[in-house]
Amino acid sequence: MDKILVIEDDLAVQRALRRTFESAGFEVSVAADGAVAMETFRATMPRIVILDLRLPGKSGQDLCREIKQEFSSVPILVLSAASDVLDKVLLLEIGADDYVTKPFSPRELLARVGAAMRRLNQASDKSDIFSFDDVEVNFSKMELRRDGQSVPLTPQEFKMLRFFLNHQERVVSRTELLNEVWGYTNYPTTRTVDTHMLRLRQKLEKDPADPVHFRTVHGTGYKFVR
Amino acid sequence: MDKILVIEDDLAVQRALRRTFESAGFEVSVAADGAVAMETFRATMPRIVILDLRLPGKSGQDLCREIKQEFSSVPILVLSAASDVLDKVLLLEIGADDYVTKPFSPRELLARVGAAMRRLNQASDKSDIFSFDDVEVNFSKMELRRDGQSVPLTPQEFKMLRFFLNHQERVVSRTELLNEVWGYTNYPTTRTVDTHMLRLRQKLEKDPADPVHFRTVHGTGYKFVR
DNA sequence: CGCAGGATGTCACAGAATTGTCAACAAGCC
DNA sequence: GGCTTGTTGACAATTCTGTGACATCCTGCG
Repeated sequence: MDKILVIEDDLAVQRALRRTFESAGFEVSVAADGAVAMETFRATMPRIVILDLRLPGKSGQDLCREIKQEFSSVPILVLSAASDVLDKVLLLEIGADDYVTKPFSPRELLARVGAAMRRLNQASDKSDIFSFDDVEVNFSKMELRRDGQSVPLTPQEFKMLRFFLNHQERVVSRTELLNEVWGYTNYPTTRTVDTHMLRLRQKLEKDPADPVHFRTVHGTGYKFVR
Repeated sequence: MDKILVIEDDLAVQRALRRTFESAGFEVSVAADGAVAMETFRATMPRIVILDLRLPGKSGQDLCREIKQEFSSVPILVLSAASDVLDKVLLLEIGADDYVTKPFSPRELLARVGAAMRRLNQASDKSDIFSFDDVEVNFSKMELRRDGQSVPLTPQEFKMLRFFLNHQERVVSRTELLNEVWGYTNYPTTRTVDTHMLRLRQKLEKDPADPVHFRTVHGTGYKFVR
């Protein structure tokens, strides 16, 4: 039984979606706004997400980005009003996998979801596993091996590593890291980022004093390269 | 030996398919049109169906629907010419599980069939007997033995154990456990999870103070490993 | 080239957060 | 009422995280 997470504030649409997917054999959970959506996601671990771009509170775009950042493998299908100017570039940028404009037909929606699932199945084994050098990471197991040896990482270190793996080659500023990895609530010093960087290097670099993968870009931030 | 039913009227394609699947260790039966297809199905009870959408007589679509109606659990893999307008909505509606366009490579076909079988196995493999270390569990008897000795578990402990055994290696959050093991109606504290974890460890770990199987992943949850 | 000033690396430690453990209490069932 | 099972809160034990101090490194400039 596949689980699906619907993020939608309009009650009528909520009901319609629930009916559609339940009759197709999905287990549906619904979140009405971004704040609870992440919680529900973590609790239910859905295989696919349906997201209305127009949400109260946190915007659908931010939410989409956030989900992708933490659970990059989950497909996100975006709903948007036909009147919205639909910017495909934007959609791509925030990490949406497909989109449907309202009003949508249940049939179409199911077909899109089916397609997404099929793609998922094909790629399923790789989704949460990364590797570079002599390092292998498996996020769903929260496990990291170096040269076969298990290396313990703290939650924060995992989060950071995931972010870098999802943004390889790109230079990332400290502020961006604080926003994306630490979240909007906490706001530690930028010094904190350095310290964590140090820890990642100590655990993952051959020679932490001369980092190959976790490079510092003076005056800007850090970037990860293979 | 898994049985497979090929529904295809073109003789050349028939032969190709037969060769492909037989050399992969399947037992192949072939039907050239819809009328005999259903008969053959009932006679052989295949584990999976390969169906050409272009058939003489009864259309492939109707046949697909019909099979699904009678044997809903059997996966159907549809073949269609590349020139056909491939309407995914249609495929979904008639109950196809996957599709391949002609001309197809034997390898691809086998991969798809393999994927379908894997999904099938996952769904049906709700095996009731597990064992690890010196522990044997039989869920249908609600019985657990350690080193031959019977160890009593409470219902809740069985539920929890089953969940962990069905999600080995994966890190599971407390919230997820509460949702999956306790259900949506009750909603105890996350503290409750810890306590039950403690009990499972006391009953199943050699040294409960240093758990080998029921590991805690700080900041995230727990995971079970052999 | 050498220097000043800012940015980054490094370290140790205290406070915060999470988890382990226990015992008492509540709920349900003969 | 006795029994079993599940839940909760308190406190201890453990782990993680953020921060400041200081060393070191970069960059631009005279």
